[in-house]
Amino acid sequence: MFFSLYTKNTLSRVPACMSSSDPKLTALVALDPETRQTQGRPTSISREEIIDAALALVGPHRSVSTLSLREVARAAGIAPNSFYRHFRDVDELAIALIERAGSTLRSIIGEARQRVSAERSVVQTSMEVFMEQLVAEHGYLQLLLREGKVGSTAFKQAVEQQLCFFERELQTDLVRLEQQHGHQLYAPELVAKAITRLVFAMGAQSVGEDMITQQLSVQQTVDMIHMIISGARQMAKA
Amino acid sequence: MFFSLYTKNTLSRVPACMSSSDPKLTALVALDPETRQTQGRPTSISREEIIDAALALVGPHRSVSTLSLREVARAAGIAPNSFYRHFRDVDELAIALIERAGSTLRSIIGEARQRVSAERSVVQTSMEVFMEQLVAEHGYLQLLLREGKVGSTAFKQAVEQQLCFFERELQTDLVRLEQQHGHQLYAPELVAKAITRLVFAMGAQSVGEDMITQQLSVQQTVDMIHMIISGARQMAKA
DNA sequence: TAAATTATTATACAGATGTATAGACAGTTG
DNA sequence: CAACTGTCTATACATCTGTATAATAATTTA
Repeated sequence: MFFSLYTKNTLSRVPACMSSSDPKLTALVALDPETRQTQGRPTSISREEIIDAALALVGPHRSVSTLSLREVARAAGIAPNSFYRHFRDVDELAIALIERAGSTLRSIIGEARQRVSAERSVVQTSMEVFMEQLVAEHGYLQLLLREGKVGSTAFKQAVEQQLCFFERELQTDLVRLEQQHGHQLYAPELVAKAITRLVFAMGAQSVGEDMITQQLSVQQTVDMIHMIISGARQMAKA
Repeated sequence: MFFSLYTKNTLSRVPACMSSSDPKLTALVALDPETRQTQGRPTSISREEIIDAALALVGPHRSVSTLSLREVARAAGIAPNSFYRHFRDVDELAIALIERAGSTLRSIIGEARQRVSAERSVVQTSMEVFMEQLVAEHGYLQLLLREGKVGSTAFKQAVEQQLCFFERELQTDLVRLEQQHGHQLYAPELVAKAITRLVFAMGAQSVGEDMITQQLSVQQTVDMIHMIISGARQMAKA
């Protein structure tokens, strides 16, 4: 046999022969010293590339837990058994996917929150960023929304952790802004939690809907958030 | 071969030979005239029994969409092919499951809402009923919470419809109670929606947690709902 | 009783899946 | 140069999946 069955993606990857000729590339690959082994054949594909392949497979209607090992391997262009070199099983891949999605989103949202200026409410801006990510083609948000409800306890914990990160960041923003406007919130951690959960729930619902329905959902969610904040201010006074 | 491979549940069912000898039983089976055919061999198992078998298979960590036809048939004690007499495929079964869960829950919650009396807040009582159902062994609520986020568009729509039923009933209760106390709510349909989504989100999170964590979640959710209602009252005044 | 009708069954098949095994490959180290 | 070592591949196997086909069982109707 002259050609491997599993090289269909090879052309789009860096050819293995280059990793020794180009010192810069080698350095890039060996960037993380403790993960790079000192002996034996180097891995032709990285964990990240497998994650990318899996990410492309799970559409908006597909749970990570329905991925099969062979399917992911096929998409990544490796033999089924090679999968084991990178992950113990598909569940471990799923958790890696969730972590990648969470960290990526937090950095995106963190950057986007810099946009918040005087003329726009923080709520409106945050919702815009959220919906932006919801329809983004990478699908990180949809993944997070989906996998939290299904799958093993480990999945749920992974998603829960990401949600807590969101809540913490939102909370600090909220108390800062309320102080600036001379207001005070009752139980700001609860306010942040309520808003986060509500936004995620409303967002999950409007995935796949048409633009008009989505905009209606955004408006509804903004109103709901105003209710929560208004109520929290009221309860802080009493 | 003397015994069928698929009769393991037969003993717990009414033997087929009785349905002709006992007229009362026959009447019971033939209760729904348009679904009962007039000719041919009668069905040895009902749609409902298959749904029950499927319900027993999906645990808290299992999505309906991961059920295989053969697995359900095995659990129901029928041959794989017999499944087709009742459902076109597993997706149709799943939708039937969702509808059953929704209607059952609504009747349970409808009854339970009669408990609401003067000395307890309607919010507190509703949440208690909700959490009661969350840990109930039939698992209807967990099913609804799970399937809304995963699976096909048809699944999501089925769950969405059940949620809308909940919202409508909650809304009528809310406006009635607020009028009784001389208050008014801004956008009561939004209030109902926000509360429903929030309760479901918080409930989904606390599935499988220990009792103390669950009670904490209940208290948090009650506080969140108070924020929403307080905010909606405030916004109605303005 | 015999024919018609419908549900159910056993058997079979092609495809997919997870994984075990053994060997080929590509680097590092002596 | 020749070991050594870890990664990859090909092959294989038992299992499970959905479904097609044909035969059997249990009723109603004539």
